[in-house]
Order: sequence, then structure tokens, then C-alpha cells
Amino acid sequence: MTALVDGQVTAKFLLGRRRDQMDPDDIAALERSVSAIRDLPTRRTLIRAGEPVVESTLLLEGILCRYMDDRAGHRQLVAIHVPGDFVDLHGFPMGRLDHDIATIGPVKVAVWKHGALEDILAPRPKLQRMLWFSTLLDAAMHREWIFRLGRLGADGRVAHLICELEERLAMVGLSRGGTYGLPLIQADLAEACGLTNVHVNRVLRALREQELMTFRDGRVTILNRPQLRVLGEFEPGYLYGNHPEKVAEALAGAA
Amino acid sequence: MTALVDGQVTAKFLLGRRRDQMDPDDIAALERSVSAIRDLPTRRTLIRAGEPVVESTLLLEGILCRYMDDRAGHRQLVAIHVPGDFVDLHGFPMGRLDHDIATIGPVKVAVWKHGALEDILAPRPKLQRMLWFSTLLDAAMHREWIFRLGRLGADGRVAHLICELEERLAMVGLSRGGTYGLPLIQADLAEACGLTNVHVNRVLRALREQELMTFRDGRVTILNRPQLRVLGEFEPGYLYGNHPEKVAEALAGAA
DNA sequence: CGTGAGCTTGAGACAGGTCAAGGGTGGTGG
DNA sequence: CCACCACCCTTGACCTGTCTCAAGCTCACG
Repeated sequence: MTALVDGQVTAKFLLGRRRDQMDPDDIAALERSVSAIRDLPTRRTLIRAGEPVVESTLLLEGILCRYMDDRAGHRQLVAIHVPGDFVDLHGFPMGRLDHDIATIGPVKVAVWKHGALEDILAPRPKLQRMLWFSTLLDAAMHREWIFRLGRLGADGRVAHLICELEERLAMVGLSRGGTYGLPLIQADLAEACGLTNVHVNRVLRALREQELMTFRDGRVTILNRPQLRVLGEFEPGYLYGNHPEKVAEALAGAA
Repeated sequence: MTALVDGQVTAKFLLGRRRDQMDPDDIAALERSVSAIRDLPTRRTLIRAGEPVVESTLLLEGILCRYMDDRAGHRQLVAIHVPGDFVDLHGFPMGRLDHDIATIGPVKVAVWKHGALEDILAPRPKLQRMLWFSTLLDAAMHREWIFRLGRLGADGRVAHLICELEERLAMVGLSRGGTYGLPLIQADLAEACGLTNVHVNRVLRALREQELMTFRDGRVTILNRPQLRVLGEFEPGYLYGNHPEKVAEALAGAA
């Protein structure tokens, strides 16, 4: 349990998206109804598929993932979450999840009991709309992942993911100048890209040799953003960022 | 413009899911606020990525798809829609879409102006929750498609899709006894499965020779449902059907 | 009866998987 | 302080699933 300054818990929620359109009273209501702040260790499963979920989780620090296992036990990541993401808000309207959620590194999260959400949302259709919107961002990213797996080769898949994470982390102030911390191992990248870890290793080498990017010791450095985006066929429109052109300029300037 | 008996437009919406939990007054409000019923021809693009969307579409008859193109112009389907699906409800909270929507065969749809939705949803948080839920079904299916593309081989991908469509069509009464109409061509299946049409053709032959299923002239016939589901690693939980065990029994009985 | 859209099959190429071995590094315990 | 171990990264050799290219077939329709 960590003490946080009032108004800080949701500080990154929808940041870079529509946070500026949120009603301050709605934000205050959300802040007031948090039921707990928790720290969780590395590689811990938070929620298992099928079990009833009675609370929802906003990621404050660290990286979480959602995944599904195939019969042989091989994991497919279906989402990677960064701070500010309302990770399992899907469980609120649905009542259970169809996949597992787990930490990758250590994380800090805030949780809301679904009952508390019910109470604050009933009289606040606009806030409910915002939460709805935030789950649709997940859906948009899911679609992009389908595209990534269905149409891109191994290099493109890795490049696309690295570009997406840069953009998302930049929105919440966690990526600057083309470099960001990413506490994944190569096997995690493989599970996100539908590849083997051996092949991800080769892809990373190729990207390094082409001087497009590096990924070492949990840190990504993008060396040639335009080329990396071409390789990954990355167009950030699906992230529904506030100021896509301004972000693009800022990033170009920083590179 | 087609005349429909009052109360029929949304008859399939959430059918087999949570339709029975919907408030009759909410349904009536939805019915009343329909702005048009339209018939659309084969292979027609309805909505293009990025353009502002001011109305949302409920599919009444036929099959629609959502897709994204890669740089070379190759299409990746990210969703296939069946009657009862509120296809582009995502555009209501989001304002625009990140992908295109097109018909496959001829379809009949109902459309709602977003303004009309705003009006009926403001005082109806429960209805808004239902619409939210329906978009999260799409997200759940997206996740399953990610799994399909990331972890299954060609046979499994096709098998999985065929099983999913059977289950979804059965929920709205359009699949019986393991057979259903599916007005796709092999190239559409390929675009949904991240494969080439040549390879889909070979996969279909293999599935036919193993007496698991056939697909000819726009009709699917499932010959060995248990084996097909094993091959596709298909578990219908992600479809959030009302009575998964009853559905399973009914289907087993019909086979 | 010709034409085109969709289906089918074959042969060869290649991306990525599989299996196997070795190397670096940090943590732990003797 | 060193030895060991676990975890992760790296590389090589070979294998296979899927793609590519190409040709022919079927059938509905004008």
C-alpha cells in the first residue's frame, strides 16, 4: 500500500489521448473511489481466464501483459500494457476474462472494485463513455496486432512492436529521444510476435546491423525511426493520439 | 428502404449472449431511433479508415468484414461479421475507424445516427453498458484471432475460423446440424487466416480428405466437430455465449 | 461458344522453426 | 573469494511449412 498525492493515481490515464476532455469532477470521482494501490513482483499472474473478476486494474508503473496459451503450453501475448492503461477494464462489463494477465517486471497498480465503478458511473454517462473509449483503444491495438501477425514477416513484426511501444510510452512521458526502458526478455518479444526466441535473436541482430535499433539490457534505442517505421509498416493513427502531427514533429526533432 | 415489423430490427442483437438481460424499454428505444434500413451489394466498401463516422451499422443479413491493407495492397481481414453484430459501433465513442469495412456478399443493415444514440443513451446507463459489452465481444474475438495467427499452423487457423463462425451463426439461428451458409471465396479465407489462397486451397483439401469438414459453393459442412475443434484449438468461452454447456450439448446432439 | 472468376495441382524457393552447443553474467552458498 | 548454477543471449546446421510462379480446369453467364 503506497500513499499517493490525491489526484495522482489516474494522472496517466488517457494521457496523450482524451484526458484533456475529461471532466475534472469525473476524474475526482475516479480518484476517490480507488480501493487499493498494490505493488506486485516480477512474473506474477494477476488474473486467470474464466475466473470471475470483481475489480479492475489501472497500471501505474511497470509492464503487464495479457496472454493465451496453446495446447502445448506455448504462450501468445495478445497485449502489452504500459503505465496509464486500464488493463482489465474489459472485465467490468464482461464479468470474466478470456485470457490471463501477468506482470513482466515489478509493477505498481491501482484497483477499483466493480461495485465502486457501478456507483460512480451510473450518474456519469460521460465518464462511462471515456472508459468505454479506453477499452476500444485496446481493440484497435488488437486489430493492429492481427495485421502485424497476418501480413508482416519477422523483421516487420518486431519493428512494428518496437514502434508501437515507443509511441505509447511517449504519450505518457516514458520515452524520449528514441530511447525507452522495456523490461522484456527476447522470449517475451517472441511470444508477442508469434516467433521463436531464436529467430527474434537473429532479427534483433539484423536490425542492429542495419542500424535501425538496438535492444539490450531492457532498453530500446531507435537509431533510424523513419526506416524502422517503413519496415514495420507502422502508422500511428490506430493509437488515436491527441496530436499525431505534433507528436511526430517532436519525435523527429528529438531524433 | 425496407419495411420491418416493429421490434424486428434488433432481433438478433446480442442474441445468444445477453439479450435476455436487456430492458424491453431499452430495446424499444433502440428500435425507435433507427434512422434507416439499407441494402448493399456485394464487395462494396462501407467505411474507410480515418474518415469521420457519424452513424453506426447493425448487420441484419449477410456477411461484412473489416480489414486493413499492407503496403503492397494485400488485405488482412481483422474481423468477419454475422447478422446481429453491431459492426462499427466502435466508431461511436471513437469518432473514426482505423480500418475499412466492406460487404462480402449482399447485405441488409440498419443504421443509427450517432446523435440519436447520444440521445437515447444519456438517460440509459444500462443500455450503454450493453453496447459497451457488445464492442468488447469484438475485442475478445480480436484476441482470439491474434492467438490463431501467432500460434496455429495453416490447418489450425482455418479450422479455428470455421469453428468460430459456426458457433456465432448458431447463436443467431443461422447454423444447424453442423452446416451453414458462408458466402466467402477461398481468397477471403486466406485473407482472414494470413495465408495465400493457394495454400488455403490445399488446407481445405486436407480437411476434406480427413473428413473433418467441407466448404463448397458457399456452404460449410462440419463432418467431425470434436476433431476439428482439437485441430483449431477452439474453445468457445471467448464468445461469451449465454449457455455454453447447453449450446455444446445441442450441437453435439445435432452432429 | 467464348470469357472470366474461382478452384486445383505441381515444382521449386525460402523464411522461419528445430535441435544443439556454447558463452556471459549475476546471485548464492561454501 | 571462489565455485557453481540459473537464466538469458548467441550462433550454427539442418529441416519443413508455406509462398511463389505457372499451368490447367470448371462452371456460370453473356
